[in-house]
Amino acid sequence: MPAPDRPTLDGVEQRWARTWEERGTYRFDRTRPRPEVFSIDTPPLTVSGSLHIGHVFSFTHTDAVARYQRMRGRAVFYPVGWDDNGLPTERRAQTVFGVRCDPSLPYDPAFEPVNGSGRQVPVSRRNFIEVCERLRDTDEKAFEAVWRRLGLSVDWSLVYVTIGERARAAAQRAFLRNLRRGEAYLAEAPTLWDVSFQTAVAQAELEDRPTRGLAQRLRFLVDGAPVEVETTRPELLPACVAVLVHPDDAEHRHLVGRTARTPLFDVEVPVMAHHLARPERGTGVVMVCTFGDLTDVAWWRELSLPTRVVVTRDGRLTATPPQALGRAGRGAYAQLAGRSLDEARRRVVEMLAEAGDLAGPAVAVERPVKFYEQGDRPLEIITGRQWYLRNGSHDEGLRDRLIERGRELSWHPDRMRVRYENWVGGLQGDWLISRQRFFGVPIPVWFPLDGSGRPDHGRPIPAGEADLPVDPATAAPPGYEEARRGVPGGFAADPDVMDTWATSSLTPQIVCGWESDPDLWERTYPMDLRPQGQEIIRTWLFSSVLRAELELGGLPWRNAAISGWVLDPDHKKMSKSKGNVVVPIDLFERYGSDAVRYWAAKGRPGSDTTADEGQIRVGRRLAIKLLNASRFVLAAGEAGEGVPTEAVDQAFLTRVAGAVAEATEAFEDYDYTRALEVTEQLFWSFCDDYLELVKSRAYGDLGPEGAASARSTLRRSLSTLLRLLAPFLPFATEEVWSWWREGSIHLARWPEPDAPAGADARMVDDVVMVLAAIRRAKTEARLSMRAPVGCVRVAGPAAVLDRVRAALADLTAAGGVASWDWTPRGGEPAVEVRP
RNA sequence: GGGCGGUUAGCUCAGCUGGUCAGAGCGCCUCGCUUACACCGAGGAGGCCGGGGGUUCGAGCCCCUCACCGCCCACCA
Repeated sequence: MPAPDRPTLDGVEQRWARTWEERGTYRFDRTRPRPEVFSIDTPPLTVSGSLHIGHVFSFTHTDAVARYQRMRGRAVFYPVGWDDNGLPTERRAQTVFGVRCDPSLPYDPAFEPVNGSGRQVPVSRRNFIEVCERLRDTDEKAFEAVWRRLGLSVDWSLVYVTIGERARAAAQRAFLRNLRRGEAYLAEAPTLWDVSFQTAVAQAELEDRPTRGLAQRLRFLVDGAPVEVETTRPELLPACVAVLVHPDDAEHRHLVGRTARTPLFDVEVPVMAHHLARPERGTGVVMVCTFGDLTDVAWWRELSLPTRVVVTRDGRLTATPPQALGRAGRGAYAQLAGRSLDEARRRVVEMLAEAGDLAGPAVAVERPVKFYEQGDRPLEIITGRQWYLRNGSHDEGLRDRLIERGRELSWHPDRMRVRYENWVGGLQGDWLISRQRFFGVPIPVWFPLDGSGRPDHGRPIPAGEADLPVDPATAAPPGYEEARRGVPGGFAADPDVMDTWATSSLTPQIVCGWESDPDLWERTYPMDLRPQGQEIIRTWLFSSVLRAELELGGLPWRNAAISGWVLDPDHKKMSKSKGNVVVPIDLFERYGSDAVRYWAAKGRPGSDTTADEGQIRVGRRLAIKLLNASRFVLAAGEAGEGVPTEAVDQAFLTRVAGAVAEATEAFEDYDYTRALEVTEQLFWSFCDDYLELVKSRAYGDLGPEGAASARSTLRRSLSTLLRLLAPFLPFATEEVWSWWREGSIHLARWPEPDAPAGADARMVDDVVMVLAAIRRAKTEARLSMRAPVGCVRVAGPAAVLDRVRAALADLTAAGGVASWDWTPRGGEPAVEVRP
């Protein structure tokens, strides 16, 4: 199809997206051996949210690299996944369809969710999962449409979902292997618990939020003498099991070894020394409760303190008092039993005040409190039976290996490695992978029931690997009849599902066909690139390295590209709650996808970027300019097979070759931004300088030989420029390519830096210098660029004059120069223009 | 509390191992409807490179220190 008279970007996205799909342009060629493959482990996006500009930003970076590698001749394995597993989908199902899961209800095949508001309808687990699936299907279609519009060169036949069969099987298989090797284990331990979601959460999902509270001073008694203890959680006083001071605290260390009595509940607790007790905090004397925070857990463990539980899973005080309380204590506790934590806190303070056990007024304080990152109530710590996966926190050997893997991995940018090492070095405990939720991958395990129908958690019955994926809630374990479910001597399913990261951590295994497609596995694993956000280094990246190390003993990929944030124009991180989120589709409509991609690619690896419509406009201008310049080049006429003969043409091609070398080097280093900058600069110099200079000659005004040389150079340069820009502007470049070439530019070979022998690239600068001087003179004289000038005098070193004179015919034509005057001399070249 | 980034023209940002490194684009101003493009072209003005010390013949670039901004980690008394 020849170039149209008035090229336009309108409709290019729809047209080319369709063509690429029909022709399978980005289909992975799985006949290619591993060295010819470039495989990418893309982040499975949470489909329950909405796609925002940050996703567009980072996915464009990956796509630019993918397109570069494809043009380098690699078969690019570039699947895309949706994370539809877990809590976010459940939450959205609850709000969109107004349902709530009640596992005790029976399945209702006729149930139809209504888009709704108001009260949440309780439904069975199976109905709930069906609602989640329905929601997920529509969400995923919407996401895919955005990605196609953006022009991601993913292979859409390779889509995977984290709740899908393949992912469930892989997650369960990996878990069973972990179980067999003793890396997964069941333990009764203090657990961070979200009282809203009614589930345990892992360390990686915590975040600190500054939270206001009241610090109270409580009066304990040690041998009849009052000792003040400060706390923001007075309601946990009945759970107090010890009082601590720092061993070097001169003021308090005499108390160590003695016994304190708690106010109100009158329980005897030991006074002990521990180095984590901070003399400068509060009164320097701290009470340990089971459990107020993670420090309590550490103290409880290290000092072998007893357990005194008062908090229930729904965030209330237990109905019955702890055993340790005496008669007086029980009386006091009765006023707190069953109350919410907030109520109990207020009540216990009143009681303390009445009893005269408060040493002063409450002081308002703000301190960091741990929240589940998706939750809105502070986490509590309760004791429960949960599944854990070893992660090196208690195993120096494993930890060192994980650190070592982090060093083997190439990070882009390199400094991101520090975050990984910080995280691995700071792990507090093994990874808690069980969740008390519904829409997730079930833990593939049952427990035998004893004679009285109680499960024996010490002897889990693992599923058979051949049966995966399995839902223990509906399938019977190997060797059992379904009829024995729930009956004494029979079995019971483990009711829990896995943490969503327990599935996501296996994306390389899932997409590369681990244990299910050995041929694919051979060609794609370990993968080349893991692109992801910095905020999930501690979760996705770390857990992926861990799972691969445990199962396969090595890194799952060679490179990790960590993207930065997109900030709004006020330098705030974008978030829905701030209302500053930019919707990508809207930008695509207004500026075109290439323009948005251009803006994204200007964001350097790992650096934050501002959402700047000005930059997007520049991208649009670049795309339009490309269409117009290309039209001109192609309209100038065929070049034949001739090699450029004019010195200035050869000089420009040398410049082009230099840019190709630089862009290639940048891309090899994952620095797509530098590749774009180099290319962009070349392109504008091509349009503004070279093209203007040789225009007359290209038209044939200066004879056929010069015309052939110019046309050949124009076409060679254009071909190279288009290919250099193809990773960034896939639509505009493909459009132009289609005007004069067969096949997709995205399957064309990346250009080689081949410069003509003996050409001198400095000539371009010298000639442009003179051209610019002529233009300046015309502008200052308020003349049209086409206006003729009289005499142009050039003074400077002889070598410079020679280089300028080598393009004299072009300069004379482009500048409309009547005569020239040359003055060889040392120093900086100078140009004087006379009317 | 520890750590990692950042602070360069009004705005968004380049400036590699210290010596044309004071740059680009946007915006602004002026000029120009030139047969690729007015969704354009040409030209111009704009900065004591966050502050303060130091090293050096020479420092946006190295060292120290302070101040802001962003983020990560941290045991919430």
